[in-house]
Amino acid sequence: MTAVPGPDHRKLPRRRGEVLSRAIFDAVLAEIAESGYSALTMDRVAERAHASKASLYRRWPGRAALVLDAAYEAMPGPDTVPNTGSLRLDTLTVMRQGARLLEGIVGQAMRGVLGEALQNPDVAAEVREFARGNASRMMHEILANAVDRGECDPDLVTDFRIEAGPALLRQRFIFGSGPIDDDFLVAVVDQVVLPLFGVHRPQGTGSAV
Amino acid sequence: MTAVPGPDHRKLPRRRGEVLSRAIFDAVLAEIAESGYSALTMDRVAERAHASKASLYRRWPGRAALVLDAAYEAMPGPDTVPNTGSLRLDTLTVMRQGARLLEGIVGQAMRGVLGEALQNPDVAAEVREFARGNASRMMHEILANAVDRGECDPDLVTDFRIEAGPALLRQRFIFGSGPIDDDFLVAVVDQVVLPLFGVHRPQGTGSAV
DNA sequence: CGAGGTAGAGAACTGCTAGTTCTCTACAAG
DNA sequence: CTTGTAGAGAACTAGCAGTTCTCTACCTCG
Repeated sequence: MTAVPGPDHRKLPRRRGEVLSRAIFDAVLAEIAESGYSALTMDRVAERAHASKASLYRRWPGRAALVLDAAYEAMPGPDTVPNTGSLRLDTLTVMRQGARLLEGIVGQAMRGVLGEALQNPDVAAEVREFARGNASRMMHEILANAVDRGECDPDLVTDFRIEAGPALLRQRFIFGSGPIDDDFLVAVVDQVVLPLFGVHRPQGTGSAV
Repeated sequence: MTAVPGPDHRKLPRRRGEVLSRAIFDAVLAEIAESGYSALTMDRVAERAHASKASLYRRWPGRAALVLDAAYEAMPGPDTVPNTGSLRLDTLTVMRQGARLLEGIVGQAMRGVLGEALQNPDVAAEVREFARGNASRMMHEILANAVDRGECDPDLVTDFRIEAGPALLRQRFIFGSGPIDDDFLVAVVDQVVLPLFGVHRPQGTGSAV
């Protein structure tokens, strides 16, 4: 309406499709890394990415979906499932990978999105659609290997037992404050996960690692 | 500024202190029960309680603190810890109490507050200040009784093992969608909690009770 | 190569909510 | 009766989500 084209930066080379999306993801992650999830606004992302808000909303229905995609983008590829020949070490490795992921930017993004999911059922559905138990899949595979080795009775492998370790880790992530230290992970594995699968003492190695 | 006193309802009997606070809590809970946490605004609470927003902000620093207090108010008194003579039944009882609590208004309030806590460290601190592991305390007591009865080896009673059951319940609450059915609770108790404390099969009663 | 459609940049705008502040007034205490 | 405290109600500020508008670059198709 008000006729004020003025300097008009709209003549710069203009990005499209993939390239633009990537730039927007980068802006989201940078904002989160710099100021945290709660300071992340669509305006700031748009400005930082030198994109228009309309471009954002053409691609994602809202903030949660955007951040969810950005987090997914930032995730390392499907981690190769460890297979060291020891259930204990395999489990510990998965837990450590998970903890490292949660402590990074992806974790911060997840925290924020989860926060919204708790308040908004639509977002919750988006998240569920998405978080198809990555950790659980890896645990399943590890357990299958342990059964093959004869290290674990197959009757003990149930979804609830498999979830116990990851659930403790997530609870720590959600309710705890400081960083997740390794002692925690070791304790969860030795006191909860292994006993649940019939392995009552650290066997191969005598100490941590 | 604008001189429009008009009808002015400000002559009604005016509540103070305790009475007013209680009325505000009631309004908060009613709003949550009726429209959910996300539709809860300070304006609506104030209007519903026939209180002024200033009165709200004089008492609580923000929405989260208000809802947290209201939820605390609505909580049933410290549940008497069950002592049935069977670890299985005691545990199941605690889990059922917890599940029932989470499915009510208090649960909805918690969900909302937790959602904010995940996005705002200050709120997170308020919540931690507050949620001094109620479930854990009950579980501790139950386990102590089981040890006294000789049903459980005292060496097995550690914080991590104690947290396993509650953690699975909370995870279900946070990530799951529908109601928490009893089969879930029974499975958690029989497949996770009891094995962790050395009780490998349902003993007293044969079925779910 | 030129026309037309698609989509991006940037800005203005709407609507809602948190939180603040102002005025007026009830109520309690001295 | 005087005075201080606090509640009621409303106006106001500021910030953000989401929408819409204009202008224009770039791609595609004829």
